[in-house]
Amino acid sequence: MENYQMFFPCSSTGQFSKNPILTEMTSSHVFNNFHGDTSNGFSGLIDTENLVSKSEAKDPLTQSGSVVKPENEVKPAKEKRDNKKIKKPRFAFQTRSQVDILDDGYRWRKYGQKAVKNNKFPRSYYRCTHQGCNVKKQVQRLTKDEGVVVTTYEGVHTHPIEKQSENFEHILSQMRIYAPF
DNA sequence: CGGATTTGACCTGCGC
DNA sequence: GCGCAGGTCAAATCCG
Repeated sequence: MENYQMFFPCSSTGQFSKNPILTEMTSSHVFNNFHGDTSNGFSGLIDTENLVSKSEAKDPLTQSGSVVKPENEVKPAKEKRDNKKIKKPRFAFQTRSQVDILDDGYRWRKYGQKAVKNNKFPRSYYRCTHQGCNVKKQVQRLTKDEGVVVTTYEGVHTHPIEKQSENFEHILSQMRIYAPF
């Protein structure tokens, strides 16, 4: 539980408190609009640990509403190569977007793409290019709704945001967060 | 020419 | 133990 935080994991380290965008996110756009409203762009925030525990209960594709489908987060057991079994903060959210790549102000390098079962769209894997920053993210479009992009972040940025993005601010303005607990 | 992307191979965990 | 699916690597390729 301690490894999973709401949205950007800024609370545990305080590293992002100096970041205007993230500060705004946590103080206004995000947590004051704590609903699962899918009507306006941002569709949901998912604690992926809860998501895993729920995923065994029902077929992912039968779910409706703003809850992210569990195929987005199948098993939390892939952090082997760098660190044994230390779970990193990980969270996912949905956005309604025509583009897969949400410009969140960080620089990402794509390192993989995989076809995912039960989904006609591939999942893309990105790593933060900042030296020493090991944050990863996955981006996937839903088969059920092509307009919905699911982004899963993993890890905590060890550096300030590199550039502020109008696009990202626009995304933030449309955010709605879904709490699964 | 250097950095980013693509893409097939490889590795690992899990369910049967 | 085997097969499948997800995740990562790394060589080739692309692009500014």
